[in-house]
Amino acid sequence: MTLADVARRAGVSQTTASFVLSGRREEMRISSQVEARILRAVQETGYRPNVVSRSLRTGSTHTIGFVSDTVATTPFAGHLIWGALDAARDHDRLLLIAETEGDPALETQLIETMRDRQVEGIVLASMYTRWANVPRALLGGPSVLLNVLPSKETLVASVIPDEAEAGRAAARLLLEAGHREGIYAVGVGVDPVRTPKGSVAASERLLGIEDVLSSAGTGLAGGVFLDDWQPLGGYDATKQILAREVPARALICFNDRVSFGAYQALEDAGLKIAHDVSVVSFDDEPVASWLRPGLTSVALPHYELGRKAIEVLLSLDGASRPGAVHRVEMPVRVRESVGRVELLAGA
Amino acid sequence: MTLADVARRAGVSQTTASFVLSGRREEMRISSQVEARILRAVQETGYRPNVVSRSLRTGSTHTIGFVSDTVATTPFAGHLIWGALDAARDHDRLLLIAETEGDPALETQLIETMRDRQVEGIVLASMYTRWANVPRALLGGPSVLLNVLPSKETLVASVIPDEAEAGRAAARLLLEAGHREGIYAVGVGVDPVRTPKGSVAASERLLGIEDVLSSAGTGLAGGVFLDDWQPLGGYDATKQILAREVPARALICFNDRVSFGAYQALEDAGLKIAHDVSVVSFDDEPVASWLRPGLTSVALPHYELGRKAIEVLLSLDGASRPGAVHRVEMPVRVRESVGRVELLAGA
DNA sequence: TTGTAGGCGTTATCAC
DNA sequence: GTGATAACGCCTACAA
Repeated sequence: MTLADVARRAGVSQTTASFVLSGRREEMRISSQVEARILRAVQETGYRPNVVSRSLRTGSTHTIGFVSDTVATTPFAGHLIWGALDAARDHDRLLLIAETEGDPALETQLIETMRDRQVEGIVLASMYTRWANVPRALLGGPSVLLNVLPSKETLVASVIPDEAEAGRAAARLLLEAGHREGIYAVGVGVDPVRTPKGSVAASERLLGIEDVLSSAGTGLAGGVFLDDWQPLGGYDATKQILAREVPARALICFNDRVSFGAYQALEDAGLKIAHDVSVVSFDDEPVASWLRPGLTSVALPHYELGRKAIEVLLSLDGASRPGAVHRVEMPVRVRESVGRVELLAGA
Repeated sequence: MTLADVARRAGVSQTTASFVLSGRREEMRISSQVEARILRAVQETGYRPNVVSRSLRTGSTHTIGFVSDTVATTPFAGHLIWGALDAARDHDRLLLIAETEGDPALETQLIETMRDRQVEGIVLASMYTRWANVPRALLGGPSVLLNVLPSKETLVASVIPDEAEAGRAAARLLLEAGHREGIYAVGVGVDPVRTPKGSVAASERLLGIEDVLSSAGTGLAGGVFLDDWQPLGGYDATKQILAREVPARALICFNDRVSFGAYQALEDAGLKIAHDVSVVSFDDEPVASWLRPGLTSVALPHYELGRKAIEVLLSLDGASRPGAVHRVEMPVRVRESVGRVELLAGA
């Protein structure tokens, strides 16, 4: 069933049918009788336009490529896709998705495959915020980095969470509750600083934290480096911190999984969270709300990041500066894991 | 940069260039000198084929549509996409993805949009296994239901987890540990049976459980219906169960979040998991391994489900019966939450 | 062994 | 107001 069939059935030329179907009847001054005939033919035949053909002709596929390292491995990273999908739909686009599984050769190949399919642009996404070189293949057309910070100067725009500000927010939360002493970092080392390799979150969060604490005339009492931010590591690290000289009064856990382990260690030690020790965290995975007391966490705005990436991509011709880094705010989710110091046991 | 440009540059006809680039040189007996000239022209110009045009000509887009209700809301449902993506790549296909957000009108519209784009087939996915009517729009071409069980007889194939067998596996786990009495269901009501609306998991798991238990001459001591399988509900339900006449010796929690709440309630009651009360669960989300003791859970094989859907779709012309329901095994992940009865306190 | 030409289904220019 | 006709870039039957 093609447009030609419809035109024939309506007894008009293909051109006329095309104009009517693209809503340019008035403009082309086509009679409403003719329009009606055409619309009826469409109804009767169930005609649907062939978008491939249209794309060939118009040169626009209304499709955006979304290439990520691993969509699924990180649980809520799927929200990145969600946001991108929603924003794409708002602009009447569909997303072509592929995964590189961290393989640079595959990455290049997929980017090229997508360009071959004439996508309007490509979002190259990482599931956790990291530094990376911009693959050459990406330069072949419009593109945006999502959750990736270019290691070198580049013309490609990027969208990342504002990790430094998140660190500041976390530190402020503690200061406002009266914390000054015994604040420990769980996940990154302090003095000397040691962070998981390539992790923007680790270093920028730490920067933000130290910024605020030092402005307030205090600082971290210490920190434990963890290669991998999982519950077991958080558990061990917390145990270790509890054995330090300066008693722990507050823990800044670098993600919610680490916090999960920290909760276990604190409970094992007979310490009451928010009462004996405050905990603030990052990411705001669902588990943060499952814990008791509820874990106060600075959220990764996955959905918003995904949206933003599409929006930046689609307005690349317009306002936004070429190599701009767009930082998306990380909202604080206050729950019950931070206690006021004057109420804390032993204050 | 088109094939015509390449041919011109190599001093051959477009046909010759086309044959060489599609690897049919031998077949067409084209001289290697000519081949070399063409390949060099490709190199020099950086020519890449326009896949839109190729698709128009060949009628095949090598693209599969993946339409889901909500990709991202459920955390590990992203693995569905992952599996689908991998299987698609194995067959040299790309996925065009969209979300309906549960809106039937949008669903129809998206399915049609995908067909307009000449996708080879459509996977209609739900993020949790449920019954649903097959939308009419889906019948317009090849399609597979993923995590959706058609309410009525249909020609559309479906891929779902084998929930009944999972229920049997969970019950067997308890029987093998010597459990007979005080086995409670957390998440569904028993006598009268009451399950969350539309949830295949709830009813089929329960069926499997009761099948195995009754074959062993025993049965569930009771169950608490929960509308929504979240930790808080699991907590309350477990509290309630602990107050029942028949003492709880084993809990079958209908997902890991419910188990999470159950753990909290058991701990509150001073009961030791695996020692005083066994717990088995379903889904195997990451939290199952974070809990202490580790939670034994029957896993939802998201990745495999996604793969299977694509495989069924791509071989739809071949073996598989039209309306077939493909059930994917749910593997048991044994951890430490089930204790042997002879070792249980008070046995 | 290589080249010519037609067509996939649209859109869009230009006559009538 | 409407209708031929030519592209878009590629594939392929057929001719040479």
